[in-house]
Parts: sequence; C-alpha cells; structure tokens
Amino acid sequence: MAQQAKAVRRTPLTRDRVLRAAVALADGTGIEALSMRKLAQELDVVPMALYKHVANKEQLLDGMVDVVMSEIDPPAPGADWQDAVRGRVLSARRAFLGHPWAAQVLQSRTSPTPVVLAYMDSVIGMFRTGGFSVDLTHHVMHALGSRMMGITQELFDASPNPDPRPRSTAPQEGAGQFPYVTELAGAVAHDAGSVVGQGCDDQFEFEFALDLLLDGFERLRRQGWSSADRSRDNGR
Amino acid sequence: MAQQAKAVRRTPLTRDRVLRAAVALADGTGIEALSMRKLAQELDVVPMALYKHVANKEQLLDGMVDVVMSEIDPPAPGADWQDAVRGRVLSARRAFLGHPWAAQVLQSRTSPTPVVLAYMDSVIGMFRTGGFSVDLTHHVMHALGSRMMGITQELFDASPNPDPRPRSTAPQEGAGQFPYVTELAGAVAHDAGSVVGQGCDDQFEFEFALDLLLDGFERLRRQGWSSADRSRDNGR
DNA sequence: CACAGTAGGTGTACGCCGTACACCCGTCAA
DNA sequence: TTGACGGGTGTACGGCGTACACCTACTGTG
Repeated sequence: MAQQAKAVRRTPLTRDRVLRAAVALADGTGIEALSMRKLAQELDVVPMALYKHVANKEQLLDGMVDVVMSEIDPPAPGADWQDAVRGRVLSARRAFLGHPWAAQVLQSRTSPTPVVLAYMDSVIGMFRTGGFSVDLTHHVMHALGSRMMGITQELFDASPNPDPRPRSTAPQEGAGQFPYVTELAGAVAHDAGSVVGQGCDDQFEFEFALDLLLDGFERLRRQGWSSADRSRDNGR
Repeated sequence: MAQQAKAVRRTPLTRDRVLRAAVALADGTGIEALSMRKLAQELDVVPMALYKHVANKEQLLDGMVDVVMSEIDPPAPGADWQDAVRGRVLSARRAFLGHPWAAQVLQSRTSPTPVVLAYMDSVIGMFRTGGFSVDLTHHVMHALGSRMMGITQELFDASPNPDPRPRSTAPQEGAGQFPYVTELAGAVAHDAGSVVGQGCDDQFEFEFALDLLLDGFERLRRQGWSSADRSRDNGR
C-alpha cells in the first residue's frame, strides 16, 4: 500500500522512459528546443535526475536515435538482394520521416551505437548473400552512404527561396540572375499538378536515386567488378 | 599620421575580416569551439562589436560557407557535360575537404545563400547544355544531393569502432556479434596495403559513387528518360 | 572652422544552456 | 537494527547568444 501510494504519486524514471519522453518532445517542439531542463520539466523531475539514467546529452541523443531505429521493420525473408535492400531502406526512411529531427541527429553522432551497427550488419549481409564480393560490398556501402538509412541528403528545398524574407546580400534580385535555377524551379512548380504547395515528390526523388544506385550495383556485380581494376568508368 | 597611428593600433573590423577570422578559428579549433565570444577575442574586440558586421551567428555561418565556396574553381570551358560536372564537383570537394567543419555547417543552413545558388545554377546549366531535359535535370540534381558539393554523406568511419572506449550498452562484445561488419572491416584493413592507418581511400569511394551516378544519368539521358513513365526501374 | 550625424566599438545585463557536486531519503539485505 | 545504495534534489558555475544603452571619433555640410 505504501508502494502503491508512491507509485501513484509518480512513476519512477527509467532510461527508457527518459528516451521516449525525449523523442516525444523533439517530435513536438523540434530538436533545437530539446534541452535537459525542458525534458526534465516534461517528466516532472529536476534536471539532474536525468543524469542518473543517461550519462550526458550526447548519450541521450544516441538513445533517441536507437528508439527511432527500433521502428524499422525486420528484413523480409526470401527476397532477392535488390528487393531486400530496397525494402529495408524504405522502411528506415519511413521511420526517419516520422521523426524529422532524427536524420540530423544521426549524422551528428561520431560513432555508431550497437543498434545502428546491427542495422548496417544486416544490410551488408544482404549484399554478401546476394552474391557481392566483400570488396564490392565495401564500396557499395560507401556509395549508399546515408541513403542506407533512408536519409536523402538534399541540400535545400528545390525552390530557390522558400524563406519569404529576402537574403540581405543579394544586390539585384532580378529574375535573370540564376536562369537555370529559375527555369528548373518553374518547371517543378508547374508539373506539381493539382497540389499547389510543395513542388517536389520527395519519395519519388528518393526512390529514383536509390534505384539508380541499386541498378548500378547490380550491373557491377554481374560483370564481376573489382577495385583491382581501378578505372574511371564503373563498367562501360 | 593620426590615421597611421590608429591603423597601427588596430585594423578596423570588416564583415570580410570577421568571416576570415571565423574560418581560421573553425579550421584551427573545430566548429564546436567557435563562439561569438572566442571570435571576438581572436579579433581583439568586444563580442558585441561583431554584431555591427553580421546580424547574428546564423549569418556568420552563412558567410563562412560562402568563403569556402569561393575557393571552388570556375567551370572548365569546352568539356562535355560529364567531365564538366565531375571537375566542378571534385573542385568543390577539395574546397570542403580543406575545412572539415564546412560540410556540417552547410547542411545545417535552412536556405541557400546567393553564392550557393550561383554554384547550383552553374551545375544545373551543365546538365541543360549537355542535353538534359528540365525534367531529367531536376531529378538528377536531387539524386546528386549533397554530393554536388563534394560532400560524401558517410555515416561513420568504416571501422566498426574507431573510438577506443567501448560502447556502454554492448552486452557481449564478442567478435561474432556483427559478422558481416567484422568481415568487411577486416578486408578493408587488409587491402589498405602499405598504409597502416586509415583503411578507406575516401577519394576513391567518392569518385566511385559519383561516377556510378553520372554514368547512370548519361544512360537515362541517352534513352530520353522522362518522369512521365514512372516505372520502378530507371531504364532496364 | 563649427557642428551635427553617423558608423562602429564598449559595457552591462538577461535568460538560457549542460552538468559537477554535495546532499538526502526510502528500500532492502544482512 | 543498521548500513549500503539507488535515485531524486538543490545549488552553483562557467559558458553561450544577444538586447540595449552608451560613447567616441570621423564624416560631410554650412
């Protein structure tokens, strides 16, 4: 009964509870607004209490990434390597899209957590069992890069200036200043069709690039590519 | 003479001087150690003096990226589109490699500066004059993503644990835990040949991926690819 | 030459951050 | 009964970005 009263008064902190609260907070208010103090407040606890469950903020971020990664579907058995990799990557993408801050945080980590390593291991395994040499697998993993996690490294939005306030240093904002950007932006806005808002179908762009790479990989695999023949052209 | 005495006492601050000092400081001590206070100290000036030349820290970072971008070589005239893009991208890569913080900073910007836009415009122009439709150019630019700036979005180092201290949450660090990662890391360490240190030739990995993409682009261009035929396979 | 305007450097202060360190209290094993 | 210990608390420190009021030395104008 004494226990019950206490349990009612406050569910005890856990590393897991801390991480989930952090994810929820970042989802809701953005990663830049996530501070140890705000997180503590959310959990109705004093800031220093968190440090009994995570060593520091870095480790908190590590843990948050792990939470997101746990949402990635397990590998589909029985698919050929291309579909297997494709499916896993797109599942990772779904997970990361659900937490817009996660890509940025992942990329700020300096070394992978075991959870991330396990994911990479499974992807590497798909290439290996799909008939890729260790050598080719190695380079192919590099070529995938962050796309392996479903993260497109887009530079900015496609539109030249999504931010309404003009850049200060632009001397003359004339339309002809960046003709090719203007042309491209115009076309994108045009063929967006019925939807008025965002011009780019991010999912299409991602799959376009992903498949371009995967098809390239398959071509190299078929012709027994090896880094020993280091010529400029990757096969023809 | 009065001017001279003053000039000796202190060269006046400029936006340019501020930016250069910031770049030098970031080069020397890392981007995370760059603060308005430290930068001011470096310039022998009070922190708030900087705000007469840059609006805030965000704009300082924008300006720093512009400084790096100014080191990119101008486009080589007369080359075919593939060599032109390749050369420009590799030059950008050289610039960014000289300032390890720059890639991360660029990717943290929310909207491009005119300098960045100008660079993108020139790359887009290379595709357009190389015979790419606006449509294909659009998707191809997405597929290049940050690689357009010479930035590989590697996730981590290839070695499974470059950081000497072991991750805390690893229950059993046994060799068999991530067999594929282990296999790959072993092979990489092996074929590094004479060099004992870093196992991966980053430049090779970058060009491998870049050429894989550029060759893919060329294939699509030749067959007159259009996003109208949205099928999974990008040509064969 | 006098003077007002202004560009640019200064000083102080505020509210935020991460976290070190000492503390304290309830639980449970011996 | 006691003593160790897991876990929440309170205080404090040094650092951050930057708002705001101020001062000062130079400028162009009459």
